[in-house]
Amino acid sequence: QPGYGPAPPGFGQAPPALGPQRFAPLGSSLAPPVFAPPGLSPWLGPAGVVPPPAPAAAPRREGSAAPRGNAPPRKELRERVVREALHLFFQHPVDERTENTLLELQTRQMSLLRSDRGLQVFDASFFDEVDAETRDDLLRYLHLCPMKAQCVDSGLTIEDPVLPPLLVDRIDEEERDGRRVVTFVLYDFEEWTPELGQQATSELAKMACMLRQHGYCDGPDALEGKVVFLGGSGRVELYTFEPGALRDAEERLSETRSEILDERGPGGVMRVVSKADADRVVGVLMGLKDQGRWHAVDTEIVGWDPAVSPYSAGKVACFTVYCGPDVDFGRRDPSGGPQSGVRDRLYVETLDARGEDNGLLEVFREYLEDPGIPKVFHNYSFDRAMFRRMGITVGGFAADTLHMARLWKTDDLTSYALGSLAKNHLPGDWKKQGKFEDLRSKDEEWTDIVADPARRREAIDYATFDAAVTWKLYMFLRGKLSDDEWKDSLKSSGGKTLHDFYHEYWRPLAEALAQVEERGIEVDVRFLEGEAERAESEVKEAEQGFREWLQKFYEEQHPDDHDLPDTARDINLSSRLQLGALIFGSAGDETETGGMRIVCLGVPTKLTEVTKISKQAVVNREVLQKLAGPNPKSGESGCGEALEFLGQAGCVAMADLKRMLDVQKILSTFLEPLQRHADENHRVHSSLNINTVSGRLSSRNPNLQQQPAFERAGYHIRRAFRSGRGKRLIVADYAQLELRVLAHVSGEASMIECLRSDGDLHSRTAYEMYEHVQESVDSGEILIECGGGAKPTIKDRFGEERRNAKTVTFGIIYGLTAMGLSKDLSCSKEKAADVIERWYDSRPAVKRWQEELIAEGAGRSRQGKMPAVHTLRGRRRLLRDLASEVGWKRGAAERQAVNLPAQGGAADIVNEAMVKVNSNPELKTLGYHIVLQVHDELVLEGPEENAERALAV
DNA sequence: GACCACGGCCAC
DNA sequence: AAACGTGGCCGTGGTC
Repeated sequence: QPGYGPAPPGFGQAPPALGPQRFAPLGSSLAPPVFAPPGLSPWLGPAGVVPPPAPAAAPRREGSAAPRGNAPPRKELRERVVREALHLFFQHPVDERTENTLLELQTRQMSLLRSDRGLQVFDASFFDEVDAETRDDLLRYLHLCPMKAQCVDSGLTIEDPVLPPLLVDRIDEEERDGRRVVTFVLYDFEEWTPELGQQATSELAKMACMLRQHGYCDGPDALEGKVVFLGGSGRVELYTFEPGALRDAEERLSETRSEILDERGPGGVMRVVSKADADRVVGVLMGLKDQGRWHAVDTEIVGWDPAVSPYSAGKVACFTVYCGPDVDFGRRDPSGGPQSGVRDRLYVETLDARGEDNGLLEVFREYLEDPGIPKVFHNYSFDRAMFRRMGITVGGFAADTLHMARLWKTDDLTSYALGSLAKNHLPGDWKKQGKFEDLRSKDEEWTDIVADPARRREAIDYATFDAAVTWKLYMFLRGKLSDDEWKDSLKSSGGKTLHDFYHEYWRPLAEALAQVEERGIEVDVRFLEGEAERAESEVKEAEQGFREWLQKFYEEQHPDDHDLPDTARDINLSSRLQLGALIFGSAGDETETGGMRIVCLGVPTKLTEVTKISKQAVVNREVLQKLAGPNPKSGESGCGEALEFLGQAGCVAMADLKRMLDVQKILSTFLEPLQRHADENHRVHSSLNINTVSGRLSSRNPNLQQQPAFERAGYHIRRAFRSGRGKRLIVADYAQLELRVLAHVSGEASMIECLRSDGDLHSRTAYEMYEHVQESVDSGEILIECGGGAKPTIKDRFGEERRNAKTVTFGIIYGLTAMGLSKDLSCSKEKAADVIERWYDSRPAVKRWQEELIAEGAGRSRQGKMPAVHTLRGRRRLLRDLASEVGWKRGAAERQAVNLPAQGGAADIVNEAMVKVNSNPELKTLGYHIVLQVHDELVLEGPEENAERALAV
């Protein structure tokens, strides 16, 4: 395990006994790692008598094969072997119930192995009989016997069944050639395989080890042996040992032991609630400096609302630290009592009962701010923000396990939450994080729970577990990333790994992102208020217009029906379901839709389509626009397809409906959230995350990367973004970044040439795609692009061709197909296919590159590797489906594959630029800082008077 | 009441 | 079953 420290000091001590002293003698055989002789094993001594400690070779019975007078019966002997082994596996005495269950389990397994060689399925009822804890123990047991076990629905499935380790039917002893030979006779199998035999050998060798450990043999030689198959009976007998077998067995055991160590979760908790404790613990922490030790830090927060920025609200209620299993923050109890275990988890309460700063955080300032102490977080930017609110600037940020997990696997993980990562990737006890949420009823905060004596202990356990898991996860991910070679096509990265990539690019990026979040960007709150007001009245007006028309329409259509439901008043215009039923239901029908009685208008369904999954009538902007027409108010000529069924007034109403939906969208998605998220300085702190499969950033709370770029329904949202007083914004964006990357990776000379000369790429593409455009240009009739204004250009004369070229060029990056393009260009599939073919013909290197990329990516599966594609920087996206047998899955993966080098490559470039700009000394001097990134542009803010100079930089 | 899938739509 | 890649957010309507 990379980074695993030396054995923790507490290791090897007997844990407190569970229940009665039934297993006390066995407990003494517990811990010593590589089997230092702890004394005579009780299972060979007189029952119930604890023999005195003795050296390995020491007390032996007189070498006699004669049955011992006080020897326990065979059955008892066997059970003791089982018990010994259970101790070995569990590292603690097993209570009677679990033990019985395990014995039972063995028996059942036996019968299953006999009856079925394939997949073994336990009946669910068996597992229902035991409680959760026992079930966990069982699963753990099954895991440790090298069987792969997993719970499937109600039952338990065991894959690749192998011999369980403890299949001793009886133990025989005899005198042979003057030596005492112990024979473990295993259960009778009907069907032995070489694999099972091999497994049996190693399991028996394990037992041999145990025998030696307990002084049951003369010396090392006496217990070397092998497994033989006796005749056709399928019985196995261990009767002598071969040199070397014991050593192998010990190695195996040592592996098992380190596996057990690896699976052992964190130890005890040191709670710091007093100044004296804090001072002492800070001493311990600072003393760890320069040991190359990584500190995982986590916090619990109160008073934070996800709807606002972490820079606007919330307090650190406590923080927790974990530095490895060998760092003890506690004071050991010299008496060796139950509290003597290592306390490797640190818990520091930072608020008092009233929720005020209790002064302890201040004691830890030097530790938290020390840049020389490397600290690991899971989602650094959040914890950093919260510490900032408490006046602490975290120093020594060294890794974010959230980002490391993203770098490791961009696609495969369903969740990157700490708990999920632990559950799915960490061993043994590290998975077992309790859910803090379960302790909490709604509206309760951390401080409420720790104030409750009944829940305090558990809550603190969970909180400190998070830091411990972060530490463990860091070790795990460091190992994984270090196993992955990093091939950077832009510079030599020989011998380097993705772990190096992380520290070279993403770690500094994370720091930059955190700073950008903290700065935020200013919005004009008064402007937003005004616009919101305008939008609200517009929505109201449009809605009223629509409802009034609807009412009138009903009155005309059903003049005598006075029992009609009041659809015009009650229908929810935000409900696509209800709108679909209203507009496209058969005329005059009444339906109960979305809990609303709706009288349908009877517009033919052929004027729309059905949604992909729920198969409902599509009611979106496009459909409403078609129904309404371009300008229904001007008269019938301006009306759309609804005219025939709803009349001119109906078309106006459809336009009203569309307008209402459009403005409502602007209001609820942009105008209101921007106001809500603005802090008291009118700044919006969006969270910038490395949270995509492509390596792009994403923005949340609010998403500042999706603010409308152009006027929408009469609203200019981006006008709300502005610089602070006396400052300016500088927007630096890359021109055609993704296309440049595509040109580079594909080596398409014509694209490279055009982009280099800053020509109009789409006009040139049109020129190369269409012969008639070529002729017009070559004959001197028109120009490719503007060059003085004397002649018309392609853009002027062949607008459609240029538009096609542009659409395809962008589509190509996304793996466009003829079907998709035909929708985009509203043309036939054949026409679209033709356009695409022309594009590829004029850019042959791109086609070649795409094919090679896919072939190479998929080809990895032939070398036993997961199909994958890479960016120029050598960042990777695994694409399992690139080698799929299923056509549409493979197709999707292929589109993702061709997209990644362009989109992900561009993202790498901008990310790198962010780090450089963020640390640029000149810009720092000029006071210019990044306040936002929108995929291919950086927005900076700084003093007005330095704008020109900053721009030059 | 919390959570989720869905449709729809904003960005690049 | 899908047909153009990467995201986030909103409201509805369903389930738990």
